[in-house]
Amino acid sequence: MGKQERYDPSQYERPAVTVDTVVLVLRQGALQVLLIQRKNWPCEGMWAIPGGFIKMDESLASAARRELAEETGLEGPGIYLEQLYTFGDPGRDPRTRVITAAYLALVCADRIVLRPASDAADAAWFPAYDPPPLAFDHDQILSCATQRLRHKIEHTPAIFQLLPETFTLTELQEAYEHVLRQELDKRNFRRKMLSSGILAGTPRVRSGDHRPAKLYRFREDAAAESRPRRLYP
Amino acid sequence: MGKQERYDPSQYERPAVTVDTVVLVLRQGALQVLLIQRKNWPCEGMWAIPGGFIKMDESLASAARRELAEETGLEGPGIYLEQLYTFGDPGRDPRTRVITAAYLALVCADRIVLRPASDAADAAWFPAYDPPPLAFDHDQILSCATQRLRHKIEHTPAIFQLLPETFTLTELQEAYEHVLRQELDKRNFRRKMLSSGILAGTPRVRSGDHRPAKLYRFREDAAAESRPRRLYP
DNA sequence: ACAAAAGTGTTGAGAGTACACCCATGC
DNA sequence: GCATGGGTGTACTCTCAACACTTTTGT
Repeated sequence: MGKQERYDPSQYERPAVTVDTVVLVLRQGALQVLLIQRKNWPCEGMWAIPGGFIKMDESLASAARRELAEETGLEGPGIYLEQLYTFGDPGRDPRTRVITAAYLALVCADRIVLRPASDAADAAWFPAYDPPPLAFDHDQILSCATQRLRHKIEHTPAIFQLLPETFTLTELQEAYEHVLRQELDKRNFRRKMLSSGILAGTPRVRSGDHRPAKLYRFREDAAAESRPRRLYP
Repeated sequence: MGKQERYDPSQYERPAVTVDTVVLVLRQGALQVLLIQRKNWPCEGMWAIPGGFIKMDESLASAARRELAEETGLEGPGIYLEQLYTFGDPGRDPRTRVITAAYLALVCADRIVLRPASDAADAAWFPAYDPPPLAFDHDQILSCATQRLRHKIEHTPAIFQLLPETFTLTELQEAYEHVLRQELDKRNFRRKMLSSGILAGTPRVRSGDHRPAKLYRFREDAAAESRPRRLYP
């Protein structure tokens, strides 16, 4: 803020500021998004991204966590959160000028218990790549979130935010495939992942219906080793 | 915005919203940033990123362009602008709660005429990687901008926003070197750039003190050819 | 025994990196 | 003719992409 005139709060009409959080998880073999059903005008009955008005003494990220806890029961420091984009076109909300800072949250589906009917609002999961019609400009916000996630997992170890503590290589590969919507070669995938050094083996195996699979953990300490492969120059 | 309660505007105290724009150019063999000197409390006399309060009927990007024109004389559709990040910690401005949407502008130095003493504010260029002490949290905003620019030029043809219509390969290489703060190999650089297909030769040459250099243009149509080289998976 | 998922290697092509000299012009 | 920046090619290494069969378990 570098404006030079004397500051007079009454001189400016202030827009409302909200924080909306796109929560993405892997569930039922798909990337899914958490939505809540609106109970009031406008967009009554439509599904919307959870969020709400910011308070004067909290940061944007705190507001995102508070609203998430209030509206969906999701809470705790284990929830990965990052700022996504700020949407502020006049007219995006018919009630008043609303500027919303959108956040992206990545969670492992295993850790989630949706508080039933919290806030008297229904919260439910939907396919992130095939959502129902959304309120306001929330379809734009969701697209922005899935696009960010795709870019992120290609350049950072963000995929592990969507997985449990331990996982098999097949689960890891399927996680990438569901987010990228693209099949990957099993042998190339395993070789690249194992040689990258970001995985640590565990003594445990997952016994299922068939041959048991070795379990791996994400090595947080090895994440910094990532040397970028750039397109230019 | 998905809050479920009835909306009552008076129920919420609203923060002030500003838009600040980090303008970066290549000048004098360095990446430079446009700053204005504050004339009022707080941070009187310090240098700051240009910006100001948003109006109720303009989009965030429009506000960025308007403030830039008002404060520095920079205007026109030729100015590349993108949203950077939104800073909203309580206390970042001692006067009141201010949430600022920061934008990044990339301009070619050749096209710039700073309106002298516009708005009674001094505007001047400073090295982006060695700025003077900045007002508020503007050092954070500037770091965010230079970091975004570095990432951007490695994965997109953003560098051309900082260059004139035509340029020599040496000028292009120096542009990369000044932003990345890293020397590049001349032969490898030229081979990669020419084989990427994003450059078109022109019949013109730049005659200087010595052997004339061939001039190139950026092929906007070829920008989409970029296939990403990803780190994962 | 069979069904189902886990696990495993090689080869060819393309891209990245390192590196040193001749060329065209202005003075 | 010399100083200055413009322009050029090769060899090695590494990573990527394509591709099919054997192994281990549960039933």
